[in-house]
Amino acid sequence: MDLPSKLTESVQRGVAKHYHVDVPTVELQPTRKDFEGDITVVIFPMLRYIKGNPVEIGTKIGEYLQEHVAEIYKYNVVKGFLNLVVSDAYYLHWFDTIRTDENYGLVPADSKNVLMVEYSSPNTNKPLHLGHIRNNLLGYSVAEILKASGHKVYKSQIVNDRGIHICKSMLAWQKFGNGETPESSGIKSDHLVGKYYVAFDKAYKKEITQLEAQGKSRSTAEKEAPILLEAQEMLRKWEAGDEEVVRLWKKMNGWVYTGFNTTYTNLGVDFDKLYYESDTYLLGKDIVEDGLKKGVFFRKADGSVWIDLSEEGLDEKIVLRADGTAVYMTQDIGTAIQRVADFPDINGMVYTVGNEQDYHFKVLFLILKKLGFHWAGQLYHLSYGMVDLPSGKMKSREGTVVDADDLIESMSKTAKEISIAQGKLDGYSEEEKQKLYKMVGLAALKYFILKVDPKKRILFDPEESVDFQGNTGPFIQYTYARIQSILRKADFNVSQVKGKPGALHEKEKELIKSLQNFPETVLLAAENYSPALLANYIFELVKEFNSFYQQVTILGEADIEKKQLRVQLSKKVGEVIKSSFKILGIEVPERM
RNA sequence: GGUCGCGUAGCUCAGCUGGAUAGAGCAUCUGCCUUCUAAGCAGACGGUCGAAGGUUCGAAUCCUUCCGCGAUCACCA
Repeated sequence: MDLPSKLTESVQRGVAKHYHVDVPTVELQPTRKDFEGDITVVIFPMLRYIKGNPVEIGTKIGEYLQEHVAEIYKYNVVKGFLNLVVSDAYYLHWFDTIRTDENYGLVPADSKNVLMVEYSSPNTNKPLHLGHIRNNLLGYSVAEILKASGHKVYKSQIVNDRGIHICKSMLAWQKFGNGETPESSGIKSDHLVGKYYVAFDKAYKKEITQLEAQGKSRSTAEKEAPILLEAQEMLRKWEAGDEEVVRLWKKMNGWVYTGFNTTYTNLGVDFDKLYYESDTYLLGKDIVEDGLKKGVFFRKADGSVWIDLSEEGLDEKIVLRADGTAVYMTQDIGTAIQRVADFPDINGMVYTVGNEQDYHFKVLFLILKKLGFHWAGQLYHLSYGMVDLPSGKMKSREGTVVDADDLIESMSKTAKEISIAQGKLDGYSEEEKQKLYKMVGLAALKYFILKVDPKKRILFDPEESVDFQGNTGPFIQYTYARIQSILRKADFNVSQVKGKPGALHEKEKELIKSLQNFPETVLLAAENYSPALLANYIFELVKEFNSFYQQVTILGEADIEKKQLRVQLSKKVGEVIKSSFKILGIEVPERM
């Protein structure tokens, strides 16, 4: 039995003995740093069952625990708080049990617990920007967190490869491109397509201005601009399967995919299954028919099909147009079903999509539930806040974006500058150095984004570079590298020994306590779909380690048992850093 | 206007199912490299937890109202 359960039982027994009443629950919490003790029993809630002075009650229980629980050898009572000092032997024993467990804190995958995590899902008319980076990092790490907490996970994305937006880039390329290709221009292929998306917008705006000068109203001008009409015509041709349009579409999408793949590789994200909207945009219509029969949907006089969600406090929502064509919702219903058809073992899905679609997913999940799918109970919209710039929202078509590739590049550059100034890489080849700069730069970027609660929006100021000190990715990597340095120098086989010194150093005890929190943090992060919880945990652990490192000699310790324990503690901290960072999608270096 | 989210130190953020004097990092200022990597450590400075009520022995945390910011309320995706 673990110590908290044991304490709970013992407290209940102690109370029963002294006061002849049963307390249903016992509140335990870690003792605050400014008080002596490791675990605290909060007495206040017991006052409902026991009449009396909390200090007296605490003292009675404290005495009882000291006498009956071997692990407790001291206590003190402050107001209604009973602080218990736990013996070193307990902590040492506990550490010994997890010491060689390479999968400490990670739950083995359960084949009955299968989720699909969708993330990324970009449009194919422009390169990825900082907002996409947040989506990718969140989706990837939540998928990894779910794996670490015992789920089997499929990562997927649905590529938005059709629609008016891609036609805009295509049309502009056709009109203004003069046959420009990634090869001829030397521009990264997805950026080239993005260039024409911007070009379209520019031409469109110009036409609007001209029409307005001719006396048309703004909204009319926006609807009647010739270039927009042309783009709409192109979309119609695409849907009709026009050969020339389809060929152009394939060519330009191909460019985008090539570019995206480079960015994905740089970011270190991957997918098990890709869906393309050009394949899925007609899905879902048959389900609507089905839903009509079941009475989930109803048909209006004009023939369009709706669902009434007013009982749920929402509006009526259209699921099929009067002309029988699909809307976004139809498609999402169909795609969800398609996924389960493709992967029959999944029993839930996570959608990583920005919070501007909160309403859409609320409705989608309700519909799927009403349609009665068994997997509809485990649907989660991993909603996250936008990444804004000091100047406001990022807009690709206006060119006011922080480009993903540029940002990754500039992070590596900063890492390089700092690393050269530090000058600790003697003996590293140029290739190893480049790899390290990228690793550190990416860590700074990824941690910067992941440490923030997904719900909150992020304000990113390109002028103020991302930090490399303090609560940052590089700081944690640095600690890892330090630990590896110690392990390289340890002149004995760490995995073979176990330390049993008489008294634990305060810092050693604190480290062990921090290590104990790892498994529950992984589970908590999974429950909350929040990489931020894990990021903040690892920061706490690393701070604790650095304090230990600075105050306690490790390799210089004369007492061999103490030295061995300290090396092992360091090793375990290193392993937990590595596991956590792997889950967050961040690599760790041997040196830096 | 309805709905949802957010509001904690100058800045960026933690604070789990209510618990002790609200915590970190950055910035500013002090110390610490002849000893395991100073991208570090130790310390100082900095707060009416948006406001007001309420519930409670106890509220940053729960409830209500209000204020501010954002999103959404498309036969766009």
